[in-house]
Amino acid sequence: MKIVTWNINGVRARIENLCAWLKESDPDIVCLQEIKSVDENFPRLEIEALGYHVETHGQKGFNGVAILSKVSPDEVTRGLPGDDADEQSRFMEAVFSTGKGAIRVCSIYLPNGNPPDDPVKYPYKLAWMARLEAFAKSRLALEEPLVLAGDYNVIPEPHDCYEPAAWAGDALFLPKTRQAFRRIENLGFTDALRASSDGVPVYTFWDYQAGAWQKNNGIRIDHLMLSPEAANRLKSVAVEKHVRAWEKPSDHVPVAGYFDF
DNA sequence: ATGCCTTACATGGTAAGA
Repeated sequence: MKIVTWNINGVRARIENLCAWLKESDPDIVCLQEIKSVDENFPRLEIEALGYHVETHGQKGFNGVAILSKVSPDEVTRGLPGDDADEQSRFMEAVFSTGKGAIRVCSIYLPNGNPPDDPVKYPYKLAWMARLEAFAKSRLALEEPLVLAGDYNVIPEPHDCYEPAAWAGDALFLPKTRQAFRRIENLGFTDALRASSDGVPVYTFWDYQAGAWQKNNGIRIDHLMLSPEAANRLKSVAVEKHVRAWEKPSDHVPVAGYFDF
């Protein structure tokens, strides 16, 4: 089974790109982030025509997540628990049956948090990460295969960016951000790409500005975090970076995990 | 150099991204 996370940066602006990629990549489950669309305007017909079931959790203008799948999920829930007043659409969860039991998959769009001195944005990011940690801890107790897939807006380590000094004061790389990420990891999750990349720098995002793609000035912020039961079935991970060179690309590329399910 | 692009919303410049 192939499970992918991809920040699409506007699903309506990217629908031709997305359909071409679905045909080429042939994923079983796709977690999308930044769909930037309300559910009613999500281009579901084009995707359903390619044989995918579509579940969305959108909002007007920005944010928004979705899960596409060849097989219909048994259950879907929307919103990260822990703050009923949070109206930003950044989280959804789906459970699928496979020939080898159930698998649980979450599509995560973690807050950016910049600028860090903003009275709202960085505290919201850290609070959101604390909620994600609590959720992750509760789900681990189920002892099920679980994939927390998404754009974490976290650069975990210095070698996950082209120039650590340039990111020193950024909300994606601040010590508190990395610490909050490690707290989740240390509950017992495996960072799938790190576990399979032998320490070689691998990036998943290149800014549109300043020729970042051409200069390979990238960062690794899109992650597949695996419960032990999922990590034990991981076969390989691929960053489909060629997609970044397509016409009208997203600034993120798909990150795919291949599992023995 | 809080910009350099890009999307959405709206229909002209902002907000947001990372």
